[in-house]
Amino acid sequence: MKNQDKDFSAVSIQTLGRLPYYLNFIKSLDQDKYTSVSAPVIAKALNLNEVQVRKDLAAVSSNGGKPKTGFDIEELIKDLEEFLGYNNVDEAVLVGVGHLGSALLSYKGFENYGLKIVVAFDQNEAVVGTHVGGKQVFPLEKLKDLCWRMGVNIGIITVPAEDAQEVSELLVEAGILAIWNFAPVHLHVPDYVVVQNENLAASLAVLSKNLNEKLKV
Amino acid sequence: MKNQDKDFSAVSIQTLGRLPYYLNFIKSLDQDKYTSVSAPVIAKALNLNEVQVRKDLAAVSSNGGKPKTGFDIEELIKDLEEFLGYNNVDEAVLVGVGHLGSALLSYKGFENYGLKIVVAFDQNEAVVGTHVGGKQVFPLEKLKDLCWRMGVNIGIITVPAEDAQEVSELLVEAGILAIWNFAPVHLHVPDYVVVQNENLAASLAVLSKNLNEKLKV
DNA sequence: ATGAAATCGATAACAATATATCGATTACTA
DNA sequence: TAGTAATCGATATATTGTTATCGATTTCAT
Repeated sequence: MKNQDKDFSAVSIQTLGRLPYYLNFIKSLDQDKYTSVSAPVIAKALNLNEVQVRKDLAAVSSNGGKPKTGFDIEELIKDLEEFLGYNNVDEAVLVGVGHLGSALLSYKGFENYGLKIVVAFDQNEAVVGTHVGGKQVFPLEKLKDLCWRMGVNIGIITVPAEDAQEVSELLVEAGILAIWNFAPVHLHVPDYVVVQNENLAASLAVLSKNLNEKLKV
Repeated sequence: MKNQDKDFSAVSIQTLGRLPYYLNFIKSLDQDKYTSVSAPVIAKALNLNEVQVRKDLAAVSSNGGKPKTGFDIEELIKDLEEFLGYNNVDEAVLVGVGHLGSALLSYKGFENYGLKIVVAFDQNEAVVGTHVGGKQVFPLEKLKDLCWRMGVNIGIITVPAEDAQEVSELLVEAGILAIWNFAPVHLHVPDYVVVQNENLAASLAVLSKNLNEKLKV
């Protein structure tokens, strides 16, 4: 197996979730001062296990690290960005321009990871035709046609729970292959569609629960 | 071990994340029609493993299920709500009333899990003094004093990445014990503070990556 | 009653992930 | 140039979470 075609599928979801933090930390280093960074240093800074960091980096770095010095910062940034899709931009559409939808449309963070929300859709006539975060808002009726023509394959659902299933079906009809779902309901979609649920209330509940656990002991 | 003082700490984060979906599904059932629901039924509806559901429910249900019939719906709802903190409301403050902060302040979902954002803080004079989602926005200077007096112990950070660390320190000084952090940076806080990171860009990146993996195979 | 079907709880096997250990390699220092 | 310390990669162990299996229990139909 050549370096170029690493077996990316070997990277776990958890690793994937940590990579952005590595990138973030490494970028924050003064590159005039250091040219390389080691796994133990990153681990300490992010409160992670040294071996875990090393394994994660091994999965994405094309050159590996050197004993005693670590990984070349410049190379590592390149590798991480490449891996996170910096070079092949993935486009997404968003449905539901409420508070949360607007927040996502205005969110700058996506660009850094090779992701871009290109257009939005909503039922509400008041927002249709306007621009939010620089993206135009279209009526739901245009969804199918526009998605097909743009070849977009990621859909973001930020509509109320009761409309989510219906919207997901629209998206599937429009050829969407992956859905990022913010509605707190389980979506029924064909097997080939990847769904990632983002239940904000549940997330906060988890935090609150963890806190209570800790206080109890 | 009595029923009342179950060993809640045995519940994993993953389980905790699934509980709201169970609750949601069970509530959606017509209680005039059914009085009990079984693990296999829930599993099928939510596309999960039957045994997993049973184990999860066993961890929160006070009475257990009956062979052949399953779990009593009414009891189960009570247990789940109890477990998720329905009865002892946890209060939180939010810092950073931008798009995302506003979205969270207006988000109705929290109430169902015994969570409540009580006030918000921001640097920007334009939003200070206004109400968002029915909650008043105060200047940052008031944070420490107000949090102390209200005895709030959860803080939500929705400020730009560069301000997050500073805000986290403010929150810690204000006696906050748990932080829900939306800024894509690792926060350095005392060990006793629980931090939960919510990196939206990373989440979408994970989805996008998953999709690409799937398409490759 | 009795037998069949569904479900439970418990335990066991499996899978994924995280952490620890260890020899090999490199850089620095005396 | 030899010794020491830091780091790497690889391998082994431990931990955690998921899935399968199995005997026991309950309901329902005969």
